[in-house]
Amino acid sequence: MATIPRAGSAFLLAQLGAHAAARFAERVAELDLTPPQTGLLRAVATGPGRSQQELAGYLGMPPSRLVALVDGLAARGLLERRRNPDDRRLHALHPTAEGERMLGRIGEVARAHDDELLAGLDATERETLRELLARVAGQQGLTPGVHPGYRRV
Amino acid sequence: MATIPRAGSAFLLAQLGAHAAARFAERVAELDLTPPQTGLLRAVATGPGRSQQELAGYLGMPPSRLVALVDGLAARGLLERRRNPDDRRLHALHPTAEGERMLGRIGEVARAHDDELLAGLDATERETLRELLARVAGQQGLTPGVHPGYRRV
DNA sequence: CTGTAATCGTTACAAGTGCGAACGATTATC
DNA sequence: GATAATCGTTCGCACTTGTAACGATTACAG
Repeated sequence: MATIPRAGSAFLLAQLGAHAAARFAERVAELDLTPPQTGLLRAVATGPGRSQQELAGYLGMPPSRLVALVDGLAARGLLERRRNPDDRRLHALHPTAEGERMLGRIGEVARAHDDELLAGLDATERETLRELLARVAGQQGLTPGVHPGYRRV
Repeated sequence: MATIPRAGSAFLLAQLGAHAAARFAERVAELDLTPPQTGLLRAVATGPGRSQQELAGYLGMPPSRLVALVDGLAARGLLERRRNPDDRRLHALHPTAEGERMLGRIGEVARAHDDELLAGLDATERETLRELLARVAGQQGLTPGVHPGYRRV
């Protein structure tokens, strides 16, 4: 029988990442949101006024996909399309007051999610893990706050 | 403007996990394999002789999905269905010699993948990260070697 | 022993989803 | 002032996946 190598750190990362994403999806589902929606809302609040194409490129998804996301959030009054008077082709996206309140609740959910996920580590270990992960993410060229999986729900 | 909280460790994990999974998928694509196929091949080699239903439950996917995976690997001679003489309903799955050679190459790919992903850390830091990740995975009840995302390609 | 219920693997079907290409509206270019 | 380019949107297509039925085989009940 061939040797079965023990799982490497990359596999552990992929495994834990999928687990964390699934649990987070469950949590935000109670706010009637999907993870891509939370990512978009957050991106809009981080840099208000950007056009949909800018955001699509930033989030790494096709513009046609973004339309449906914006439709859903706009219909719920969490963000709004403002027609740019200088260039009336563009729709500048802005969060509403309701959207910012929702973002606050998302933040609470994210904190609770973090706590649950890292329940097995003490404060020092959590900080160590966080610092190592941030270093790896930076070295791999990942954009902070942008989840590659936003391309697929 | 509302406060935009910095991304927590859970988000970093999800982000890095998706990145690692995507890069791994690219790498094994050069062996004409998908990640679920490598997971199945590995599971078969780890515990040969198991039935398809056992494996489906173990990997967390519906049996109908496993059929297509087994078909693909069996057609390429990487594993084989052996009819159990005691219970001829069951198909015991076994890796072929070719399958075990392939598993060796997958191991090499996985090692290279690990090295690339952790290029920003030295040996000590890698070991620390690995130990922390393993602790979290264990505490979260994840089955070693089983990727939750196997359910979706 | 016999007929019924349960199990295994497989297949067929249906639903959902995301991407790429065309489209109308608007603007830049020459 | 005419043409090309850009933005947001929509449409159609292809793909994938889970549920439910199906045949084959086995366990069980009477």
